[in-house]
Amino acid sequence: MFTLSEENYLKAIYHLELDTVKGVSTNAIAKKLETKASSVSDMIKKLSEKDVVVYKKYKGVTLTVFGKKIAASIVRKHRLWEVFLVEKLNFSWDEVHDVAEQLEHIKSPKLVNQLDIFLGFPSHDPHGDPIPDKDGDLKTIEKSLLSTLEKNETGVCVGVNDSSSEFLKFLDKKEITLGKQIRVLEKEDFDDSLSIQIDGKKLSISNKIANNLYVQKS
Amino acid sequence: MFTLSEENYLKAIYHLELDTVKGVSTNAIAKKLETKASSVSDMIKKLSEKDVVVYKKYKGVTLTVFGKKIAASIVRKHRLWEVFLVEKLNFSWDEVHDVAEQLEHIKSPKLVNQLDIFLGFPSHDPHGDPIPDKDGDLKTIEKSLLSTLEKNETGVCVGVNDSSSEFLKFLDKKEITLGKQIRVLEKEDFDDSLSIQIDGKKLSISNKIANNLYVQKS
DNA sequence: ATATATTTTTAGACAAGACTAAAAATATTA
DNA sequence: TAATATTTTTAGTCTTGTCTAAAAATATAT
Repeated sequence: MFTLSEENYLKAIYHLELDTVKGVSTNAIAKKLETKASSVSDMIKKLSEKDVVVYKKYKGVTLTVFGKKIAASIVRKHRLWEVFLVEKLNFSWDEVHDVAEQLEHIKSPKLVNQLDIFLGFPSHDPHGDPIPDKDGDLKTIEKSLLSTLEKNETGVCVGVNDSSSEFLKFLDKKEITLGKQIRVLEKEDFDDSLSIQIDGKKLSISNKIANNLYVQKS
Repeated sequence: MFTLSEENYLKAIYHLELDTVKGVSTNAIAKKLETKASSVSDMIKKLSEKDVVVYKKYKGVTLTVFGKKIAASIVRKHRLWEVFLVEKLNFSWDEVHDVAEQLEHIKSPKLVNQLDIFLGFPSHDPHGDPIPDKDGDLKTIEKSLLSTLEKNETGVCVGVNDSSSEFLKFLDKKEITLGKQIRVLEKEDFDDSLSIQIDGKKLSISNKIANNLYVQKS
């Protein structure tokens, strides 16, 4: 069994591993968890004794197969709870993160299983992130940043890169939601801003926005 | 804000206060929480500094109005989650306690509120225990132990005194569920066992069972 | 009322998980 | 390659919540 703290470390490493080919650095973990490198060093030692990470001093950290399974199960729970909050309890997608961050640590295999059934086996959370299955595997869909679309290309909005409350609220205001189709009408070389068509309306989008919105090209 | 441990102490004191007129003893808390009296002594000191309990050395402990509010909100969450597990996730009433014990510590006023709405503002949990309202108040119904009914009296099954998995499973096996009507056909002086009628069938019930089943006299 | 038993508190220790400051290892740059 | 910068680890401290053992207070019994 793993403590709250251990689970949070595993989750952090899991997420960081997605972006790096090599091992995850102590500093990167510290930054992600808003803690100190020395604390990370301590914890990594414990985790490697529990055989969930492989650890070579000064060389960064990798999850073992076992560790990855644990981490994926936490991410699975997090995302299932997010779906629950949005679909059943009328939370909006910018309100779910902190609560899911707590709920993900509830230990009960039956609970996760029944929740999955109750929600109809969702494949993605409200932000478009894939939900790992019971074995920790996730089927990722082919998605591209909106900023990579060429002029006149179209795509369906399928996820966000930045899931901060601020960004999500901004999307709400502009009525940009997952599932909607977006067509790039114009790309400005000057500031890399986009002119897009969504819901039949024309909208101007900064590069920062386009860099945080995923679409599935169509 | 209160820690997990503090919340568990508050809840324990809350429950113990229901049975005692005077302050709750250190030993009673230790027993309930399966910890040592010395640990309780330490924690009580912290809690009284936080103004949730009143504490006089060697004299037992009482919740303050504030403390009672906190405790009631935890009990409220516990019982709402139990309803959720049974009604929505197909848990049986003997499986919910341990999970609810974890879920009760999730901190999110919106979550509790929405859950309450989602469940249709239930007044009692699956074991017949009342769910405190937002202010921590609970409307208790007039209930009596089945063992206190006289011959030929009838009542509706409304709760259990012992909510251990063993007892609940026993009731399941005998098809004794909340809401069913029970009539006392016979009382045996010899061993205080009862002969009752339920679902039109005759059933023999030991005193131990009758002492752990609440009915509302009718 | 005095002796005995029980309850409660205090004192001191420990583990988990975090921190600061300093040392050691690795990376980078001239 | 030597000098400097960065990253990582170690050493020692702190807090929370627990424990054991012993002391102090209260309760009970003769």
